[in-house]
Amino acid sequence: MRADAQRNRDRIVEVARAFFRAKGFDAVSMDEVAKGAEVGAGTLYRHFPTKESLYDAVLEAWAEKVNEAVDRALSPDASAREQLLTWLTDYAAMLTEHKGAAARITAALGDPGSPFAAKCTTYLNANQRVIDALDSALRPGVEAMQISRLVGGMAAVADNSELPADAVASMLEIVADGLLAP
Amino acid sequence: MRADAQRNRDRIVEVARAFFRAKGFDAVSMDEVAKGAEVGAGTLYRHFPTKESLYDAVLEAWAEKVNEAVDRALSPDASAREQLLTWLTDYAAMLTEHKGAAARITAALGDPGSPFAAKCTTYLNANQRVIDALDSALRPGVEAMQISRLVGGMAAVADNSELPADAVASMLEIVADGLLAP
DNA sequence: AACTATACGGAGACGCTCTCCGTTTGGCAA
DNA sequence: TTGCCAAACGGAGAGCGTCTCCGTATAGTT
Repeated sequence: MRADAQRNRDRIVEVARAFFRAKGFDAVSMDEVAKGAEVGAGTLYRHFPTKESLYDAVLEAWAEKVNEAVDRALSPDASAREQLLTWLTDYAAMLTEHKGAAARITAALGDPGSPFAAKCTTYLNANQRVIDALDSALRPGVEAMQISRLVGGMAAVADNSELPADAVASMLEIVADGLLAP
Repeated sequence: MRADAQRNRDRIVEVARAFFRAKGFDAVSMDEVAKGAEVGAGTLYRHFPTKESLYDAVLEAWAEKVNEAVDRALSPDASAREQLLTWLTDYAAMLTEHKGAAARITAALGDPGSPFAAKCTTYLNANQRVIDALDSALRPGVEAMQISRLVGGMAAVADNSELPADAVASMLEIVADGLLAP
């Protein structure tokens, strides 16, 4: 890639990240990202053929944080319930970090053709690690996809309604208790 | 209201209901509703100043079915778990009846200014009735708003990803067990 | 039959995503 | 250094969406 192209690409992602974080996916227009990054619309669209592909690039960095969060949650000192709840809380918090991300990623969970497919795999694997670690403490037959959808759904609701952390926490407790063995 | 206006209004709602049910909120344009109802765009927008207000009118009829569903679920012959699960399943099914409705109604739950505010009240009251009836069987401190958000979130996920009924059922079981007293 | 409040239709304003194509430029080879 | 051209650029505008404005038509009353 030519040096000027690389510079423009980096600036676009940087500007877009700030806008998306502040206003959410829908409220940011591609024009304003182009203006903010001081490039033409054509340049923006050559780097990112759709708005969703730009969003995907913006989310790239923090998708890597998922596995760290799993490591942190799975501390053997805590009870299974505490470990699960820590993970669900962190997971939901990460999904709501960017407005609109939770709903989009959760909707893409079953669709390999989505621009977010790589992110979905990361999330599913993380939930599978949690299931493997807590195993016998969980209700039989729980799947990574179920946890991803349950928490993704909660995160989407929290995001849409701008719920305070304690409202989210109380719903995640209900989900966690449902996930634990009877 | 003048007779011709009433006729047009009725025809608009009827046409819009068919379109929304078939294609979902986003995929239906106001222009095609106007064409379908054989009125001009101006007429459509005088009756329904925004697309959301039209959707609200379309949902009017089946919002009334909620209370019937509560009556049906609260049969004293069944266990608390069965009653709760029946209600959650019916509730989720009603929310997914129109594509896009679950996410919209759930997002409006805390917002009195939303065009869907009346529907939200109906839903919250229904969940309150269930809480009152099952009371001691439920985990202490459960609120109607929490159930509405939990099930609304699940219904939105199911709607977005077009999940089969059994995938929804298994998630609702997890939620139901979390809602029951430990 | 005449009158007027009410309702109608559709052109078009405005904003959005995305495309097309003439112009410019970075990086390399002579 | 100079010349070349593939690569990258910019921005006008196509196409589609919601919603508005205003001149025209008509229902219902007198």
